[in-house]
Amino acid sequence: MTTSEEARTGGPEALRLNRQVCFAMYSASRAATAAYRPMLEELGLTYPQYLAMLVLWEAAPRSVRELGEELGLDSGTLSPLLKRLEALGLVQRRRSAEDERRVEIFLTDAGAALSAKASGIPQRLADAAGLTAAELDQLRDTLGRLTNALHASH
Amino acid sequence: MTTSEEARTGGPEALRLNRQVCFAMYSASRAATAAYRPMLEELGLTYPQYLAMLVLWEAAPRSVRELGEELGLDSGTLSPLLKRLEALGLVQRRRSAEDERRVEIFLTDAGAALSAKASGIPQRLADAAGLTAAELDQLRDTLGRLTNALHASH
DNA sequence: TGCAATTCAGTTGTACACAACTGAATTGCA
DNA sequence: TGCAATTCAGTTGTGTACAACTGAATTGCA
Repeated sequence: MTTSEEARTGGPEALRLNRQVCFAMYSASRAATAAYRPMLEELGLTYPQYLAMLVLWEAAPRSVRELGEELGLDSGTLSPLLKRLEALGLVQRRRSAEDERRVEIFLTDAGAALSAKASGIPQRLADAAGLTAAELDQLRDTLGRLTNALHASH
Repeated sequence: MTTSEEARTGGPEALRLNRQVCFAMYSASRAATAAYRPMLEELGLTYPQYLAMLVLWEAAPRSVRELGEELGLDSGTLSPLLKRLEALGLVQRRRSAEDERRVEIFLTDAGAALSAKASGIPQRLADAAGLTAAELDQLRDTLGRLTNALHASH
């Protein structure tokens, strides 16, 4: 998207790549994933796998559905991702006894222990970001409101 | 990442998903792509294909390398994407005569004409974003500085 | 000038994303 | 209570991303 101001002009200006906020988000998101990559390589994780582990470090076990709600990902993405985390020995997948539709994701000892190795990563990313704490707080807030509005829009 | 402030605490707080600015970017970027999807479906394009067309609408022909520099994508992503745009009849790929390593991407008449159908999309997205023009401008600026800093960090 | 280094587009392999679908389990209502 | 609707995880197919690599073309320097 462009800003309201610029899009309102209606002309070809609105289609200029460098005016598009969405492209800025798309680029920033990929740049962040790239910045994480060498750090996460030390843990043997990809960025989406790291996000799933973050959720499990907060509380485990969690069902695939709960994980999907936290991350905004569906089973088409999570099922193979969790299978890879299981192959790495970080989680265990187990059918729920009370509701056999559900699959609970448990942390293994190795999975739980990995959080210690991950604890320094947020600070290293914040350092690499080159923004003040206030700017990062505001950015997170603005992005959160934007995400909510975009989800509500369709 | 979390904000510098929060990461500095060092404790498990730093690993909380809802504190992570990078997760907010990752979510917002996917939400934006999802909001574009129904609009781009009318054009028969995916979001990355739309980005490539935006660049070509600004100036064509462009080499694969130039496109890659504008979009921050490598040939591994662009080669198949451009082949699909060619299959849709929107672009033509042609070996450069002066430098046979280069492949120039030309707009076809249909590709050039498509920009008219795309002209309303930025405004529709801006409306869906629910942010003021000033907030969108600031967001774009902050994301741009963040992207530059992250690229410089490794 | 010759040839090693570089540039360029493409291919291969892995891992997301996500729409559309499947089949099993559970719910909830007539 | 029975059964249609829903929930849930998984699979399939398409399209990115990106690392690592290939081979052809071009550059630049000894």
